[in-house]
Amino acid sequence: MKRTNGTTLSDLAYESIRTAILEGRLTPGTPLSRRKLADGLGMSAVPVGDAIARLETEGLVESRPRAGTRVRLATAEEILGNYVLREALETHSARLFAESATAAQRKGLLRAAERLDLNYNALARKPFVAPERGAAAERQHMDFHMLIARAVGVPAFSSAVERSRVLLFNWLFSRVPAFDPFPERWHRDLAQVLTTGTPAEAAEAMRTHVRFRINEAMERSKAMAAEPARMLRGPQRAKGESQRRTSR
Amino acid sequence: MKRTNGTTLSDLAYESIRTAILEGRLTPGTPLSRRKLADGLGMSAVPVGDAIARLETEGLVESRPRAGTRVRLATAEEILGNYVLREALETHSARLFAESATAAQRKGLLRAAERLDLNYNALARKPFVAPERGAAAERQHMDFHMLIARAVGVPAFSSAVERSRVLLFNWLFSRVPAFDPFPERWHRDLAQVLTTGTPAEAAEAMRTHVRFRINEAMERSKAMAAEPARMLRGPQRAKGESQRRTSR
DNA sequence: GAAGTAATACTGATGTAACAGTTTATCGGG
DNA sequence: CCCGATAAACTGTTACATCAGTATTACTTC
Repeated sequence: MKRTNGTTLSDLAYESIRTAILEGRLTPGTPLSRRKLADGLGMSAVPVGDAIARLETEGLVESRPRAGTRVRLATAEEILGNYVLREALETHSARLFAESATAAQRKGLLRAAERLDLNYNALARKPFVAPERGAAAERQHMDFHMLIARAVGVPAFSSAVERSRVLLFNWLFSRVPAFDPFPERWHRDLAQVLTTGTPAEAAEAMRTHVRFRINEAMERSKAMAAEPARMLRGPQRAKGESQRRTSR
Repeated sequence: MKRTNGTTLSDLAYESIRTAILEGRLTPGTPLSRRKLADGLGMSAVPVGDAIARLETEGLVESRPRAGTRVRLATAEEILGNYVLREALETHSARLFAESATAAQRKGLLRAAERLDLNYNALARKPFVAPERGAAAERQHMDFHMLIARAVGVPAFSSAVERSRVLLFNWLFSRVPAFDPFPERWHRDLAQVLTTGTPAEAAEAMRTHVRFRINEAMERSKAMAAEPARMLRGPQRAKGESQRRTSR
């Protein structure tokens, strides 16, 4: 969508920082210095700044004009809003998939659902999931949904779905110490409806799927409001406020 | 959406160039030189380059690595794809509006529909519409739909709707010498269903509305394929046609 | 010891300049 | 007159240096 031909240093920096965030190597709250990143990547600060500007429009980082840049974790409102957006995009995606996906695409979806469920079930048995394992699982989950979105055959559509999932992606894997319970055949059932059901049935199944974690997200939102995470604290007034808050 | 606090020169350049394109002052095909723009805006080329990078991700301009930048007109495929995306977003938008819009929002929508239809009907009687008039009408049209999208109350959602409309916006006003026929009470009827109908009825009405111009766009796509506009032609067929002038 | 204040070391933003390609104009030969 | 090669002008990209603002630290004062 953005650059088919030559890869510039800006693109390289963008991809590098972005995957570092999405793989959990740069956790929310981590300060990002243009110069440090530029040194690490062997380039100047200008392309890094360009990359950071792009990441900022995606909501992955937050940059205050002369104060600094840090990896951002979406607010609870954003996450809830993203569920609304996802419901619009993905129910339509499911409807179109049921209408017009090829046999190969349906088969691929069923296989991906099987792999995904097996992985999720394995993780659900563990009491604690390391961030990189959680990130990998969420990546697999995202791939599953992207498989459906890409079958539509419209680049703008699939990239919109991807964009709507990035913030959620970061949120889920970085704040889930253990996986909450979910249906044993969660995605396999969904894939079954999408490949054999009517378009209306597919849309409804996807709507249920998307809404599945909303309550969970709302619960977590309340928990965060009561006890804000340390990593999210901004650098400003860190002195006076931190003493009082930690004593609580 | 992106920068609440301080406005940098990059933001200024971005807004300036973007509105110039969306108002028709910079027509598709116009070459954009970073230096010329920087001189005109009284700044250096760096923030202009930053702004152009952002416009490129939106699809409004096209920049080849060392060859130049020009205002872009979306391809027919993109426009058709955007209709798919819009159908997903705006039918959901209409459903939510019918479900939970306030009385004031419903009233405002009815009023906006009336103004919009009156303006369209006035333009439809003219044999030729100047680009700036067409751009103004499309802006009004966009405002109408954004009124619905914003009522959802989710910034990510309304900004997705806006993004999905930008390319279409450019396309419509810059390539329509005269307005094609459309229902006399086009938006008034739609607003009526959205304010008084059930959510399902609202969604269906919006689906019909969004699909209204698809056939027209497909017709135009064929016409373009047969006789490509001069302004759209790149400086060279830089893709695989370089066999002739591979000066070595 | 605590609170306030000045100094310092960071940060991002931007201008300047140089570099490496691409396009276009020019010129010479058929 | 047309074609092809060469050179000039232009383009985006990037590095470096500098500026202005912020956050942190050290210091002073009560």
